[in-house]
Amino acid sequence: MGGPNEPGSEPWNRGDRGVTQSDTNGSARSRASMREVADLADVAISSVSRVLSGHPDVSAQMRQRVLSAVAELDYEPDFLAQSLRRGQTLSVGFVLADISNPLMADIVLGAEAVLRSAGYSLLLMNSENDPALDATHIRFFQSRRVDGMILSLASETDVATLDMIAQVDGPVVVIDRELPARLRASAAVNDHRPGMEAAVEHLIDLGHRRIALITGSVAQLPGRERMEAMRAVLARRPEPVEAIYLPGSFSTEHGEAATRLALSADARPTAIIAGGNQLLIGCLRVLREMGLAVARDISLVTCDDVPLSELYEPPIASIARDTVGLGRVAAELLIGRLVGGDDPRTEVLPTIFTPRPSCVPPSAA
Amino acid sequence: MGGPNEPGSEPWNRGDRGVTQSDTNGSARSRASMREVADLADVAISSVSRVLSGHPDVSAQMRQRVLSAVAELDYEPDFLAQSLRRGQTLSVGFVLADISNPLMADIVLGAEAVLRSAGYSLLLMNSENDPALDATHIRFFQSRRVDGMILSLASETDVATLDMIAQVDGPVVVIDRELPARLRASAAVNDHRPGMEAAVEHLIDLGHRRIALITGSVAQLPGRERMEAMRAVLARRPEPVEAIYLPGSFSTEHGEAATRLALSADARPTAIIAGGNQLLIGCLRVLREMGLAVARDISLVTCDDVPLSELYEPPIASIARDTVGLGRVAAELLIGRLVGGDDPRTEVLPTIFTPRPSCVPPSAA
DNA sequence: CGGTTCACCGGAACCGTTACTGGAACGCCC
DNA sequence: GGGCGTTCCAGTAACGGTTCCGGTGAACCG
Repeated sequence: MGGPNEPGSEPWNRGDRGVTQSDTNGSARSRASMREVADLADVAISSVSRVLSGHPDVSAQMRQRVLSAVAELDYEPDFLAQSLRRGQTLSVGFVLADISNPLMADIVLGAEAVLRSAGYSLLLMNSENDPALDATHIRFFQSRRVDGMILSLASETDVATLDMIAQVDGPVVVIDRELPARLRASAAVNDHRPGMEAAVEHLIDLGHRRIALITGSVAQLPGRERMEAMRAVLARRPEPVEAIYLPGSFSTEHGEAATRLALSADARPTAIIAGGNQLLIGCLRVLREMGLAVARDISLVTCDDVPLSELYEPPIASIARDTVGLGRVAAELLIGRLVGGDDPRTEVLPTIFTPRPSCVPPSAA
Repeated sequence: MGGPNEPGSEPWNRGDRGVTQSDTNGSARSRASMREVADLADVAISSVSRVLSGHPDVSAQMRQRVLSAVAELDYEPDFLAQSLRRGQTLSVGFVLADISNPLMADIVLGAEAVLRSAGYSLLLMNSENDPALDATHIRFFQSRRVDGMILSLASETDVATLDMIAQVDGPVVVIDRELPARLRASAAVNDHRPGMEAAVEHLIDLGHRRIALITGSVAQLPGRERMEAMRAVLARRPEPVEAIYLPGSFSTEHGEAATRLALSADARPTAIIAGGNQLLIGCLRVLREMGLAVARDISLVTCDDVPLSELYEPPIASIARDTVGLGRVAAELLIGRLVGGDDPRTEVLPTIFTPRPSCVPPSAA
């Protein structure tokens, strides 16, 4: 798997020189190199380089000649050659589980903007929630010589992945994950506790005494912290509240399965907290299928605001965070280490609970 | 803008040797090159290359020695140097308007999977719906020597962008856009007409006689085709149907503004077709704000299925398409030209209309 | 007028690979 | 034993840049 393997493509049995680009294109004098610029301007190649990189040792006349040759040939430097020579690629690798998750997409959005304005570009790779792919991608980025990496790992505990990270020689930033300090990774994380605590308090205040928490993997920070936060609230509240913890994966399937499970119990929960937008989707599907209406029949809280939670009828209370900001902060942490020489650091962003009409007092006790 | 410009970073006034990577890391013998492998195995550097690239001119003994040296040094080839030498980077540039749009995200998802399994990786750049940025990014990818590009352009008519595309020397694939044939670009497009026609027919059949179409820019294929499709239906149907065309941009803001405009008219439309998920969001916001309920007060159709359209109460009829498939097809077109030497080609994918309870006969005539 | 400084420029050594060229060693055949 | 064909390997020139080093000419100074 992987690798373009059309037979007969090996250079040693392909005849001679591999055709660079079939001359379908009329103009096609492919591209000018520094050599040609130097020839045209009748100066040394090193002088061209100096002019273009803003080195002080150039006379006004020289600059003039070179620049006009550059303009005439429409020359632009080869990033590859520069990277090879300078030892930096001005690119960062981003490993994420699933770009089609709006959460991730927003993070990428924020990160890309920051990186771009700092002159870096983004190399993207999906790991489909598979820790093995995480490791593969990290290794791949490594051989691509990216200057740094941003990781949204499928698992915080996968040994192969951690080993791989340890071997990375550029700075690494993880998003919403917690890694052993020896790996010297920076982290942009959310503190999921305040939001979750507020949500649980709110539900208890409304009178709920049996609450289900559907969440993702406990091998990831958000899942763990959310469960901890709920436990913490239950521990300090005097009311006898029963909690139903339903960890699993961060997918619509788990959302459906967990909701079904929770609602099939003898004693149904009167409120559900869905720990993510994918889980929410699964949950809503099952509720509809069972003919249950949000608010009227069951209270609902979701994590990570999406259009659906705002526009649903009734609007769904949410524990939100600034996802674009999260990506931005991750990129800034990386840039800081890349150009500023910063040390690894963890930046914590808040989560806030927004009550909405999806949460009401339980109907029948 | 652009370019890491921290003062004092220029090598000619930075003292002497630029520190490659501060030796914070204990093991840090940075990385082995082919040279070192050759030395360790006591063979010529060219032999190492031959072994690693599977060239036939190697004895079993030689292969053995090289491979064990490779293993011992944990060597892996430098992609950069390979790219420079071979003249291909095994990477493709992807320019898109906005990754946070689930539509785009799905397209990227599909494309990335195909590219990855063909050995290519994805370079991503947001253009924020700005044609000027499109051109900039294309130029940038060009200097990065990507092997090909996939473009989801902000405008099909922007001159600078088109000029830039003409200069690209690798294959180009556009997504859901139409370009002049001289540019020799492949295209993965949807035929938006059947879906839109079915939707309009459905609304007319239900009795609607005043229908608003909120859509994106007419400088993009989808917007144009959708309007044309609606016109075509109105032309061939005997019923006197009034159409309100509201083209603009593909944003929540335009969704809001257009909806407000449509509903403030003396003669309100009895049905709205929102041409995209962002437009739908804006539309729903205004409807809620004005106290109008979907179906009961106004019928609604949206383009591009998202969780919101499925799970909204009532579920919203949609003109859908396989977005992941669209990305996949685009990537396949590119790969075909990259390794198969295919000619530019346009691949057309369908759109289908799914009626849902958001469409009902108009209440008051 | 000789020596020193300075601004500026050309030459060349890389960065890490690949692929071509040439040649050594060996076997085979007449 | 000489000619010839194989097999396998070393050497080397690229690829397109960057940067160090040294040198040239002019200006400056005593």
